[in-house]
Amino acid sequence: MSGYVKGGTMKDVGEMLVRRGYLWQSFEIYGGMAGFVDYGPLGNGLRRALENLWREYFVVNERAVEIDTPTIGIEDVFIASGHASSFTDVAVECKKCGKIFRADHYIKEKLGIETEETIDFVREVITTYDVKCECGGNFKEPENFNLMFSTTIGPGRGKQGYLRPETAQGIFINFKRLSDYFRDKLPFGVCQIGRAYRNEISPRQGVIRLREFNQAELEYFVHPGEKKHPLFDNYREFRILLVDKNDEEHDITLGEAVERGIIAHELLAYFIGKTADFLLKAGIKKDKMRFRQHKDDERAHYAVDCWDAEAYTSYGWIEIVGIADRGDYDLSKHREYSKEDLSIFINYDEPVVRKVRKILPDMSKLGPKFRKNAKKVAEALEKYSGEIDDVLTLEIDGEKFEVDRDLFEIVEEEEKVYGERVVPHVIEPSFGLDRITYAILEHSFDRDVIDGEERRVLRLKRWMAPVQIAVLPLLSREPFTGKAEEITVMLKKSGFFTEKDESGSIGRRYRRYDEIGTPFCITVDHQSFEDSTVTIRDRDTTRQVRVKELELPEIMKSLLSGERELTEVGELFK
RNA sequence: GCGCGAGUAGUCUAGUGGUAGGACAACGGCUUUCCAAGCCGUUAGCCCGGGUUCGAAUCCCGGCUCGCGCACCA
Repeated sequence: MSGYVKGGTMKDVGEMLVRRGYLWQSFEIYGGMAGFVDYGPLGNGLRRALENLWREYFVVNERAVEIDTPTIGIEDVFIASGHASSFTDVAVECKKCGKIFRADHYIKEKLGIETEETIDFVREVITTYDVKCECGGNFKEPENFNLMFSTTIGPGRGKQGYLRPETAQGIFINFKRLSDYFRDKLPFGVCQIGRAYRNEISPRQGVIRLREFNQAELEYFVHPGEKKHPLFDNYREFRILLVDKNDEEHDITLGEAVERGIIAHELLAYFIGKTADFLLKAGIKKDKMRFRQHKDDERAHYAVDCWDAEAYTSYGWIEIVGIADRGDYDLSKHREYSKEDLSIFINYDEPVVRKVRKILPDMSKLGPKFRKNAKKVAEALEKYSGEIDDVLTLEIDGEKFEVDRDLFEIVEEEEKVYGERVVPHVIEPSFGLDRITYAILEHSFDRDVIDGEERRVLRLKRWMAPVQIAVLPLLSREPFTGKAEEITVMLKKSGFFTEKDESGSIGRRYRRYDEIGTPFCITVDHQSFEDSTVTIRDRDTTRQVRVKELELPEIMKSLLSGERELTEVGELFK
């Protein structure tokens, strides 16, 4: 049934992920469907931990906010963003011979007309010019043939909509509201964590190419001339593996990479550093992580410069984060198509005073002379910026007008300019949460030998584990089980993801929790009833310390956050 | 989408035309005083649909899924 996990070196990891409830194929009982996965109880917990860590890094500790917009978008959005043309082809199918053509190519070939790639436009062209198939047959209704999932909104034929192929557009189209929210002050960031959809032709490789997937995207809006970040110093000395667009490797600090022009600017470097920091914290291994620059022919239609974070897995190097300088592409596009002014007024540090020459037309003289053309001439005069001679020759709509010097006045004025309108540029770190979750699982999967027995252990970072604590009665009977229940309730109340398990021998249960990555097991033993203590066992070392039962919440908090190590919180028991 | 290979309990696997067997896991019991012990018992399977045949896990066709290669990956 789950051929999903077979083959390759991922076999052991994949088998465990399905069996223990991390991930599995969607729609299994109906035969499955490629490109969709379900997150089981543990996988869902891990991904949620990843999302929370991401928020901490990219929202809470930046000048940034999180929003949530619909996963369905109307067609206009994607026409403006470019997805409709670069992501969608309109196809026509012949009723008679069944051939399918890409409509814009076909129309251009037959009629020489450049076609907008919308169904309405194509339908109109086909009707107007009575376009027929090469075989003489009539075409069916034009259809979208695309990598966006298509849907209709409303009853009947409805309005064309698409499932979003990225969360980013929901942010760009809200730019005015968001800019207001930030009181028109750059830089600011807006993020969205959510689902996106691409109707992949041939999804493969489990969770690596999905048709429905999870993204965390930050759109960080900046002044085009100020691609810096006040906290860049945090990462200036950060050493990192870069592969540039010429496939040259650099083991280099980010500061140096900017100085040498390998990374275009500090802001991009800042987010590369922060992304690396985040990925390591989440459990990606340093020696299996690198940043690769997109080659010139690889960049998306919107990107000015782009770096991918890649993780090495059993599938090879896979892209897990894209960090792109999208320039003003998106805002300019939406500005053009929506006719809304998506710019910000930026005040200069001090108003710039400049002398301005102004031409003031004298309408009492222009009027009689040019009559009905007087208004046009006056407007042209006001805009005129060339040399002033005795006679100015203006060309308006292909017609020439001669204007004598005495028909206007010239004044020199001082003008204070307080600032300028700017379309911000946007730097976009875009995270593929499914791929990162998977890479973490592969990087965490390990085997070692305990007392001569091989065990499988998932070395998740403590703060990422979906089950943080397992409470285990040494024996599966009272009073051990009752005490374990009491402690479990207490820990759950304190906010820890806790499970109680009294099934099977103690050793078997330790192995169970090792395999799913639970960092700490608490054991209730005989001594617990003498002095109200329990033991805490560390997943990675299998060492145990004995601590006071009542101190557990505080101790577990410091252990799980990484503030303290096991040997610092109690007396070594084993 | 094309080509090649594959699909048997939760997982791994045996089974080349005569009604599916094992291991591990899970569950119940006995046992068990800290790292996958043992014993007894239980649950649970031929990817889906069609065809050939007296009879199909097995042969044929189609679909779905998985793996590999090609194409695609804005």
